[in-house]
Amino acid sequence: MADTAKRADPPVRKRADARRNEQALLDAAATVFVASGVQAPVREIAAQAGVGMGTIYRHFPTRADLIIAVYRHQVQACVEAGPALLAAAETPHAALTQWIDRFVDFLVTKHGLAATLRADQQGFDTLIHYFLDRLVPVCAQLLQAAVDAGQISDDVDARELMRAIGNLSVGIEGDPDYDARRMAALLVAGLRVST
Amino acid sequence: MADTAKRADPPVRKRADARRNEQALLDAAATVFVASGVQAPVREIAAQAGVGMGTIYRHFPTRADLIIAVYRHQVQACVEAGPALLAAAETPHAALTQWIDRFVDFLVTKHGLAATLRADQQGFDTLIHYFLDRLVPVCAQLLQAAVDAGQISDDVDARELMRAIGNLSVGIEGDPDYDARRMAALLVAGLRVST
Amino acid sequence: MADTAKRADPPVRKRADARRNEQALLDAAATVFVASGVQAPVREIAAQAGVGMGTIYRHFPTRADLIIAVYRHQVQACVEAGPALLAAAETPHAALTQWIDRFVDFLVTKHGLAATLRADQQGFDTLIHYFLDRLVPVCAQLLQAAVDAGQISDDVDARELMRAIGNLSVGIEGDPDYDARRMAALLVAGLRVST
Amino acid sequence: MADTAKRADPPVRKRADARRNEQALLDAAATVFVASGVQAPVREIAAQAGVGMGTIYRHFPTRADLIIAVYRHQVQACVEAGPALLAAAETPHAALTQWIDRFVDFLVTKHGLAATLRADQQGFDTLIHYFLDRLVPVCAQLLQAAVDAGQISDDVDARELMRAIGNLSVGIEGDPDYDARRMAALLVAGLRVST
DNA sequence: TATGAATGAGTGTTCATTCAT
DNA sequence: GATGAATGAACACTCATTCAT
Repeated sequence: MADTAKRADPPVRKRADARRNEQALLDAAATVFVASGVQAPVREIAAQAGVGMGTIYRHFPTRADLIIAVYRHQVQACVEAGPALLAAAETPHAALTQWIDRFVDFLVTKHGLAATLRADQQGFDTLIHYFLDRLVPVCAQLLQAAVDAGQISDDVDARELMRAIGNLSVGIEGDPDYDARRMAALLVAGLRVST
Repeated sequence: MADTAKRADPPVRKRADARRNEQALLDAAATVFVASGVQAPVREIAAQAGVGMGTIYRHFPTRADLIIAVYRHQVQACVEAGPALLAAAETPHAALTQWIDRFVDFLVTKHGLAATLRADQQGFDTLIHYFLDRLVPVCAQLLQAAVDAGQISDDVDARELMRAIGNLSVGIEGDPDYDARRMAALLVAGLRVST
Repeated sequence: MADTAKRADPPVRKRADARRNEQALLDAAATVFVASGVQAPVREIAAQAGVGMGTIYRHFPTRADLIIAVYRHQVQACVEAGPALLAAAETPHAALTQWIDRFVDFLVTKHGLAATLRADQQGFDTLIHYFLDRLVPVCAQLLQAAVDAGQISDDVDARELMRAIGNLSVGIEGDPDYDARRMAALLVAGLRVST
Repeated sequence: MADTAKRADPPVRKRADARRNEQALLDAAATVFVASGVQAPVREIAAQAGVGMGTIYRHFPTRADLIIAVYRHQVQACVEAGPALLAAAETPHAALTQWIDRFVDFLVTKHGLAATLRADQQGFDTLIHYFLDRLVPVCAQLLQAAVDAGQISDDVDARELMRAIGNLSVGIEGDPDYDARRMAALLVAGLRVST
């Protein structure tokens, strides 16, 4: 048994450490992203986490990997909210509106994250695709439902809409008079077919 | 008149090369901004213009000065288009739509410029204000006309709208399926009061 | 005791190379200071030490930090020599003379260091204060002893004297016929009350 | 006559302009040297004089040439004061003291000039030699008179003394508690043979 | 001859990334 | 594995000096 323990424990122990580090990094990154944006220096994140910089590179080889990991849960929640809202809301368009609202909420509370949905940053393609790959299908489902209900025209692409919403949610902190949620709502309202 | 021209020219003459350089810089900057964004290294712009770096600093002490100079004419044209469209269009809302369309056109053809309308860049306040100070009043005039015509509700701030449009026009190049003009049109459509 | 040593060493071990680098930097800086003055380019010092520039900034964030580190030991030795000389010399004035001599010795062998005691360089206040804060009290003690012994008048300020000696020790290399020690001795001689 | 005028006048006219410029430059340099030291940017001096930078280079190819020209008159006055003081003062040593006092006065009122008497600045050899070549003989004369009068020992070199005084006069502005005149007087006092 | 625009080497400083310990 | 020291490319900015006008 001692033998078994010896063989089994160390890897587990290591993994325990590693996991602790990974979690520390995620927490630290979340904090730093809020304070300094997702482009914050690697050092800053490492320092906040209390680990070496090498540890970041081990767990998250690219910055995109780290950002994805930081927001994975919230993205997932957003994904899951789609069908739920569709089931609960009075109309598909109302569900869409609420879901977009939720998405904007998510973006604006994560300083700088929305900026990563922009395409002109080199190296962020991975990141953009990760988010869009997960959220676009949900959005598409909501859109389709609204189309089927005759509430909106069928000529809007889910991906394009997500990009637009992402853009609208950019750079909030500097301007307290800019309400991304409101702007997004206007855009969604613009989707309606005149009846 | 020829005489007058002759007398007026000399003071300007001295800068024949200087003006050539200034224009070369503006052209170079416009090109580089498209290729690498408005944050492109000073050296790159200087190289593209075929001048030394010091020359940039002489003509445009800060980056904002250069960006403003690059887009000054186009901004002015945009400003002047407002009243013209208002006079020509069938309804105020149509004028607004067309003007926004023109604004987006301007932004999306100038890679990276739209990004400067974001607030989270330090040191770009001057720039943002320059653009907004000129365009917001025009937008406000168009909005008010539409409000007066009962076409849209009166609860939209011109500055907020400009910011939204600016955001929608960000990061186009990476995604050929994203049509900023369309998205902007949707947002403007969303302004309409249901009749 | 071997055990204690073993336990004490490890925390220091990790920095085996760092310490080597730090020492290399101190040596290199001392050399370069002699050749090019304390204002020598950071790159030159890094090259002389065979390290990257970042390494200098890691170890010595400001230039003053580096200069202080380079001369710390010698300043300390000078500080400690004061009381020793006072105890050993025949008279307080003799002790003062010898101590000043030692100080000049220190300064003239460190090219450019004396120049840092000048006040007209911006950003060197820290440095000047570091040196003066340590040496002025010693000088004051020696002065007071001489005053008490009736050898010199009591109207000389230690800080002022240090500044004067520092100035006298400046810019030696260019003129082999200039003997700072001699000049300093004359000044100290001038302190004597005529008897 | 018209011919003569044509040939003779233009060069004279030109010289009048050139002289005006030269004087303007000297005035400007004197002003700027006080404000920013003798190492002030060429541009600053040109701007103060209201001329182009090329004009400075035409009149004063090197910085040393400009500095020399700026202080030529005062140096000359200092030179002439030597014999005068020797004739007027009670003793040669008193004359020496007064002359040194005058020299220090000259230096400390010219910000940064004293620093140029230091040898560790590259390219200032010309400057140093210009000043010393003129002042050392005067100092030597005063020293010799004092030696002849038995007031001071004969082992002090005039050039060395001038260098020492120059050094003592360096970097005054930053320290209101440093009195260069006093320090110089102490040094001169130290020259006296004990009687 | 005067001007001042242009040049570009020089310098400080930051920070992503690697790798010896 | 984890650490964080080291690297060095990248960049902004200054200013002495040259030279076209």
